[in-house]
Amino acid sequence: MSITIQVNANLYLKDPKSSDIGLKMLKEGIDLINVLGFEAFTFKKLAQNIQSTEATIYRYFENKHSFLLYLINWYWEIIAYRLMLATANIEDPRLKLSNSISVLTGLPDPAQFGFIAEELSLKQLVIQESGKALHTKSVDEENQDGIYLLYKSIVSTVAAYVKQLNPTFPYPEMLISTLIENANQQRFFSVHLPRLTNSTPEKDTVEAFSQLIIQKVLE
Amino acid sequence: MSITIQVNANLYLKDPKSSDIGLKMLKEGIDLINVLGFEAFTFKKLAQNIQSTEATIYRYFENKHSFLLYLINWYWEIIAYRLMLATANIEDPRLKLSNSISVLTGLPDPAQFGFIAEELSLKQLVIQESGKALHTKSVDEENQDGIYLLYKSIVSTVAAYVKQLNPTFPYPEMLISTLIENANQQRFFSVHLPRLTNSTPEKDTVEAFSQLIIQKVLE
DNA sequence: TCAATCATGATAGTATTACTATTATTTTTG
DNA sequence: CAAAAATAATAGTAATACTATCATGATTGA
Repeated sequence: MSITIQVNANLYLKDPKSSDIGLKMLKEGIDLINVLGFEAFTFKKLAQNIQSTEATIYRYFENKHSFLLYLINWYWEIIAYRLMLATANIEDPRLKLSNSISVLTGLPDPAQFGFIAEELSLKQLVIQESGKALHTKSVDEENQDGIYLLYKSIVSTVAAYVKQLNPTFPYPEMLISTLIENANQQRFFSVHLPRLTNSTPEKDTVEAFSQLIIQKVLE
Repeated sequence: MSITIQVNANLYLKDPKSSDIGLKMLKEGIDLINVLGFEAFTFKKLAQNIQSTEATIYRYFENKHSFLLYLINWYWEIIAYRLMLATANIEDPRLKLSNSISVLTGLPDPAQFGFIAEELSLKQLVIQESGKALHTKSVDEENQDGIYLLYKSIVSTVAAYVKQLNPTFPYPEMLISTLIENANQQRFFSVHLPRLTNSTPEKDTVEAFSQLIIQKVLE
């Protein structure tokens, strides 16, 4: 069995997963952004890395920003798939919630079933760069184009478990989006500003913190 | 009485608060970044807005990035000042913590004592742009230059109240930095991606959510 | 099998940006 | 009031984020 994860078609001009050179763009693009940072990343540099040209990349992606949105959306597709696996055939909403929080705030295990090769480097990219994709003047337009539908549906699904467990809790969506965003933020802090957190790369406590918040808020 | 808030001297070449044109840079710069977004903001445009030239701005700030760091640091200086006011002469750590959370996650009241004119527009800027200042390859260097000392000391001070109230709680710094960062994030969501939150610009619930988390975690 | 189509490569070009440099002019200060 | 400092005016540069054009090689369908 092989898993192919489809990304929102508004995010590309030509599907990069439909050709060898497109796949190379994605693979090398992730690594290059992780090495250089998104500001210093250019299509010219990417083209050189994959022995191609700027013009070819522009035939797949409208611009640099769309390329970043594509990669971030791909990450969320993977997360959505893992959420589905982690909650399938489970009835107990408490367990469904706890498994979901584990997927959303924990670290992926390369040994587990369904692990996708790009997951770790994509996660790294999301930690470093996803804020830049979101905090732009074009966010409303992109939202209208459905770019954030997946993210919203993930929050909505998990927030529904919260509502099931505590129908009077007034902030279910806020609670879940807080924990999701915070997981990335804390991992950034743990590397660059360790005094702002109590998690370290060696002993990652982000999921434990998140599960604790959930437990305390719902008890 | 007039309050002057001093910003870390590593953030400018020449103190912009020491001259008329420097003050104009700050005032117009905040507004211009809020209107255009940081990407489209340029020193050339700022120079035109204040009837000056690019060269003059470069005599005050090394580059665009430093200018943004300066403004964000200014915001944190204001917050630190307000934290001090909000906790002065209070003994009860529970109240100290609750007042601090109010300063860190609530909305400033223009009618209150010590309100600073730029506070609202600076807060807006921080909500939209602060992620871009942090998530760069130069973070570690800037951290070494002491740019984040103030932020770290704020987190450390408030985390100390948490430790006082619950000495065995394992994540005091993480709890505080989570709530601080989340306050900005949720206000961004409330405007652009409302389905991710339970706060709206009309009925802001970010502080209530934050106080609830604190209460539940410490009880 | 061969022509038509399509994807890619090679190359050139443009407006804008983020600066640096130089010199002239105005303002401040001792 | 002269010297020093700050600012204005102007020019210039390398890099970026694209767009455009045309040639070439691979794929496909009649």
